Amino acid sequence: MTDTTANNKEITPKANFIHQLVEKDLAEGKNNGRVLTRFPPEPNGYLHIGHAKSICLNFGIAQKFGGLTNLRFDDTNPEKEEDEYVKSIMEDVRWLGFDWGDRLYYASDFFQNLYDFAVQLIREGKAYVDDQDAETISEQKGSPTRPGVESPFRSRSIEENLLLFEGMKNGDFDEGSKVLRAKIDMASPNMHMRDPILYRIMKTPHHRTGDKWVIYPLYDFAHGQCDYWEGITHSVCTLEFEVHRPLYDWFIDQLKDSDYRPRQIEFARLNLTYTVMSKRKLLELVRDKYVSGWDDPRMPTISGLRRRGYTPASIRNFADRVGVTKVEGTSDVTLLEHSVREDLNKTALRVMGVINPLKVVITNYPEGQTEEMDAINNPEDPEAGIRTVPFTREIYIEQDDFMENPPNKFFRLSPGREVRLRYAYFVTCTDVVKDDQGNIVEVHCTYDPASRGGNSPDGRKVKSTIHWVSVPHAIEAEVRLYDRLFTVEDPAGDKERDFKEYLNPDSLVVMPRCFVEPSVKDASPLSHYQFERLGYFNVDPDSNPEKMVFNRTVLLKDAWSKEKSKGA
RNA sequence: UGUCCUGUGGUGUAAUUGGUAACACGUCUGACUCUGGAUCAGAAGAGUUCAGGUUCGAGCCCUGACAGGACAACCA
Repeated sequence: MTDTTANNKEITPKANFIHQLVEKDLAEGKNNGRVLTRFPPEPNGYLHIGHAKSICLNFGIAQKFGGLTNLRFDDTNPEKEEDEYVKSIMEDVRWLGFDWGDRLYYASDFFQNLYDFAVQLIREGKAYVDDQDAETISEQKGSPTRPGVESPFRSRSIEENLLLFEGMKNGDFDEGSKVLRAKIDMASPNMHMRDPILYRIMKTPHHRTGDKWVIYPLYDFAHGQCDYWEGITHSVCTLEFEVHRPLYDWFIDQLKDSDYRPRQIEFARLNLTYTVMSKRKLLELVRDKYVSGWDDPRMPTISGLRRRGYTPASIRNFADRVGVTKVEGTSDVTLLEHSVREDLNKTALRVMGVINPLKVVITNYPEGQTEEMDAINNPEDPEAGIRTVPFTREIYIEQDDFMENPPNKFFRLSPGREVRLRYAYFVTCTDVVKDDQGNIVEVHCTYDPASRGGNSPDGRKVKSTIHWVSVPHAIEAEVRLYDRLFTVEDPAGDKERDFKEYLNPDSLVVMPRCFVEPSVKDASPLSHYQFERLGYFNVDPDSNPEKMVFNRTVLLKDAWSKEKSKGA
């Protein structure tokens, strides 16, 4: 994996309420000063920016308090989980800059332990096999405001339960015909305590255990115990699991043989404007081809952001900036965008590229002559050095940088106006060439030979500097202009309408004929550039020597476009 | 008519645990500039959901409202 980001310096995460709780535990001498967190994804999809927040949080806590972090795959549902996802998740966590060392776990590593624990619960009269179907069980569960009723199978004998559960394990029963349930309290105000299902029969091969098991534990029966067996001290998860905590505590109460127990702490998941974050919706976008894949640069997935040109540091900084609380809110994408700009501004090489080419002929410049102009690679980083850019009589400039009838505050090229060609010469527009339809096809200028390098010895000023690419030296490239995937801040917020109705039709605009200066010729995939005055771009993996492809990561802040929209 | 959680500038967070609301993003000025970028300087913007109470003093504590969210998969 290639990443050219130099800015990988450690950031000290901003203290948040979880840090404070950990600090307090440490001060009280809990867990003998040990801190072990974990990142527990289900391998049923690609990781997104919300997971990045969790990853940074969990690894960040461990780093801050001298602890470690486990990577654990919660793979208790073989119908949804795939190895492809396991691979992508590991790749993404590493790319973000975190390392779980040899602490790689799977919930499926604990299938036997879980089974044994279930048998223990049966022996203690705390679990039973229920023969009812899903619908019946669901009805009997009641509702948040109505207590449930007990299953007629609730009082089976321990012996019978043991026998039946073993039968379930041995594949003697059909899928859906039996489940194992905990015997807790059908009248509990907490729905999760109403005899939750522990095991279901599923004759689906598992990505790791194959067909060894035909019964699988449910997440609720697996997660807390895995934490326990791994020795997790602080089990950080999102808010929706808050109501599950009493159940997890109940399981650990049945299991523990010391004072140790993992402490679960919940925080608010990340929401971002102009995108969706649920795996189900992201999967839908991928499956129904609204995007090119999980790593489509418009996706909020980590792989999508990577392909878009985001850097690990920018995502880590973003995660730190949004903070960690229990308040459910929505963060502004502009904060994410600010984080990449901030990082790329310091690290990306500057280069000139023209996206909407307009040909300019410098009529008093010698035909056939080429000059090599010195250009600074990164004004923010002197170490990046300089390069030369070829200059000739015919160049491309940006269509937006020329207006025949400019409004008041337009500083760029227009008839009679002089501007600077960056690192080259002052030029003055003398003529506009149009086709039969009246479209501008070419602009003629004259240059001031004394202004070589970009300054005139007489000290006269120009209002603007524009970028350019020499026609004979230009590398033709495809540039993919990405914008927000959705047109509204909260596409999933409207219950009446499908979120896909808010898809932004202009989220991808492909510019097939752009021109870039020759220095980028051998750029490797994913390397970052700033196209001066336009934005940050990176080389797409689709790029090849015959046809380079760039993705626009994010625009530069643009005072002119703001000025324009004011007038509108 | 339940249980649990949460309410601080536009957004995201902070407030040394009771001491007179801070930071970042965004917005708006201005300076500087061979990127209308970056940088620098400055400004506006909340009196902390509301109402009571305790206190010399409350965003922090208490009471009660109100608002938002989570919970009724053999999903995680």
